[in-house]
Amino acid sequence: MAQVRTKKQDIVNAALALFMKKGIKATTTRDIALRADISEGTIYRHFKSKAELAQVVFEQNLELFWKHLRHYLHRGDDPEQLLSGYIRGCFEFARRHQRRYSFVIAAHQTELKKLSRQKMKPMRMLIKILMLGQKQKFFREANAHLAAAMIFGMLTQTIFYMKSGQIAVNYPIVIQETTAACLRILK
Amino acid sequence: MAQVRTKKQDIVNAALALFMKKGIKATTTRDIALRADISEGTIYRHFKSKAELAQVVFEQNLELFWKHLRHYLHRGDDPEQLLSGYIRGCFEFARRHQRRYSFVIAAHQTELKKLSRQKMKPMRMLIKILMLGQKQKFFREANAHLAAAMIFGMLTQTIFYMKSGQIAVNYPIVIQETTAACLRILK
Amino acid sequence: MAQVRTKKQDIVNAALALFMKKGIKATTTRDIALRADISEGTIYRHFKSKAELAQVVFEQNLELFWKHLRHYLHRGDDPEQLLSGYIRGCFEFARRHQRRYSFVIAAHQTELKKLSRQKMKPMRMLIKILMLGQKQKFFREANAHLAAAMIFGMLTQTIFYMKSGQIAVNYPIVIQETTAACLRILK
Amino acid sequence: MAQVRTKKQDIVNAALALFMKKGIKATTTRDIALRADISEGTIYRHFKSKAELAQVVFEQNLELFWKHLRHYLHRGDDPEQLLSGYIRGCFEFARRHQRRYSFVIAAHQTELKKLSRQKMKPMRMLIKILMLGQKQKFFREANAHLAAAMIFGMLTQTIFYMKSGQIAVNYPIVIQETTAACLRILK
DNA sequence: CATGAATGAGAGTTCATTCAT
DNA sequence: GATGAATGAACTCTCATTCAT
Repeated sequence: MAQVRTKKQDIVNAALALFMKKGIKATTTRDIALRADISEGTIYRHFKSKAELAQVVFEQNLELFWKHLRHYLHRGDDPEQLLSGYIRGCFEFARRHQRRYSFVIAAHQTELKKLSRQKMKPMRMLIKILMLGQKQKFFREANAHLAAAMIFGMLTQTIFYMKSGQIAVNYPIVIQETTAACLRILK
Repeated sequence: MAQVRTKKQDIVNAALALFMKKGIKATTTRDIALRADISEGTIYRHFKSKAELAQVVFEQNLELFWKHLRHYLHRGDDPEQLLSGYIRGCFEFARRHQRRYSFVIAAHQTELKKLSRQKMKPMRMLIKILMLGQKQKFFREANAHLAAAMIFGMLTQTIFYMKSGQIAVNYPIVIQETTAACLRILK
Repeated sequence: MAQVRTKKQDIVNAALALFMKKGIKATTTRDIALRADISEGTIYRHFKSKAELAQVVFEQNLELFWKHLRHYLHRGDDPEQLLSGYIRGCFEFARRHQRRYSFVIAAHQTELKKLSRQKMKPMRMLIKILMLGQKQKFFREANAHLAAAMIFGMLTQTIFYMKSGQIAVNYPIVIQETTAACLRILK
Repeated sequence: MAQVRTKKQDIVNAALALFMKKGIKATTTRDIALRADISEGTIYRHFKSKAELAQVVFEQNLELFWKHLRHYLHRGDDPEQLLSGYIRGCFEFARRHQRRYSFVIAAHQTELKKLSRQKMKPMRMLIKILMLGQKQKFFREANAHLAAAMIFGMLTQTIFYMKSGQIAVNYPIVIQETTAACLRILK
């Protein structure tokens, strides 16, 4: 997680924080420059436009999420273990990188809709896991895309409501419950 | 659903369509006026500000969603039937009022965050259904808020991916599958 | 002072009150309509434009000031008495018709500058009194316009500061002091 | 009086000229930008709002008036000389800085009423001079605030009518006459 | 005569982007 | 590379005026 501290990275970090708090549109280049402690013009040395910056912020954090997630999948290739790791990975990432996670999910569904669709690796990975499980007869036959959507929705919505303080349970229990729920759906 | 066609409603309709396509922030009052075929000034005869307009659009559509949903819940008070009706209601509404549904869900999670939380009746209704089911021993004991979040997430995400054409199955089957999945989680 | 209460007069009265409080420019036709309890359109049945309305408000109140003032001048044609009556008349008018007085004076010096100059009868009357006094050797020779400006300034500024609460003396004494001061200048 | 010519000062100068000609409300930011030969946006790089600009214009010119005035008061502390210097200072400033003077006086009495009252140093200075004179028995006892208002009114009104061409006398004589008039009032 | 919804020109303000230094 | 003043297009919102009813 140790990041090189360059001006470019300062900008990306500042932008992430602000995009999350106020949304991309509502964040001004001035805001970003102030927070990154650089001048507005400098942003344009490193990025063609604000849109490109948003794109980079998104991709960088998606990449991070993705790396994080893969780490949780290395522990065996039993589909059930993979799924369990996947879920735990999502929750852990959300817990440890609140803003990054929220931005990846929120931007995916709204402001960066068009740009992000085909790059949403975590969703594709989930589909793969489900398909593998079906092939190995661990999971029953069903439309894998549909099932993946369900599970992904369960995860994001659960995390969303936990974040906004509307679900008062602790992480281990939520992870356990969610995993159990997923398996019940799939088996 | 026959609506009175007044200038005010024209504005609300135009705003809804545009808010959905581009988001609230990215939609200009000029856009709205052009689409509603009125002058910009007229918007301000009917609404104090663009923000108020957005609020009205949100509430009006939430109300519609809510009325629609209640209609599906009148068929008995068996929790299983209620849940099944709830899910069917969500899908049907999403199918028949694409834009309205998407706006209510999307705005809820992003641009109108603060304003809409406590008004999110559909979510609260789901929680009630689950609690009722638990009391009547139809559903097993569990944190109802957590379970509601899971189910709500399943529904919205599934609809989201169906809409964006990434899940190619027809409505009846999706509804059936989703209902089954929910029951598996809850029982 | 009994006024015919017609819609037209309602409008003029409402306009006067608002022009005084906020200035002509800052008062909207909507404000006026609301206060006069008529519709905006009605203003335009009685006046060609807001500017014309302001003009009428000004002239009407100037006329009132003027009538009031003349009443104080009927008590003899001794220049000293005339001047004394003039001063008393100004103060009394300012006391009894606060808003009307302030509007006439303020509008004269600012917003209606061009239109009001040649109609400022009270100023012209003052000049006449001074000239008369000089002819009759009651007042010493001096540029009557200059003296009139001095006296008029003394009066308006004194009233202005009394109104804004910065001079805490009562009317009789101020009138007496001001009259004495004027005579000292003129004799 | 040589001023640094920066864009900021260009804006202030343009604003002053226009505020004087048309009043603050009636002057648009577009007007100002055109006259200062800058873009409208630039105004907002230097001032938070048009209101702040007006405030700065006012204070800057009041300060100038004030400095100018003090210069005329350094020549002794005999109250009569002080008063004489004060009057001469006002007239000289009004002659040499027509627009600045008019704006300070006009804005003080109308558009900036609330903001400017407590900052009106020249008026407070006049009161001090009068009080000093009374203490030293040069001037007779009287309400100093009232006397100051009279004198200030005499000055401003006289200048106002000279400016608008209605008093055709030359400066030295007017100054002399006004000073004499003041002393007659005070002694 | 009266209404008030509608207009549209134009107000103040914001902000992504540029460019001389 | 870095700066930040300057830009100007586009934004939200206001308001005097009009006109069908």
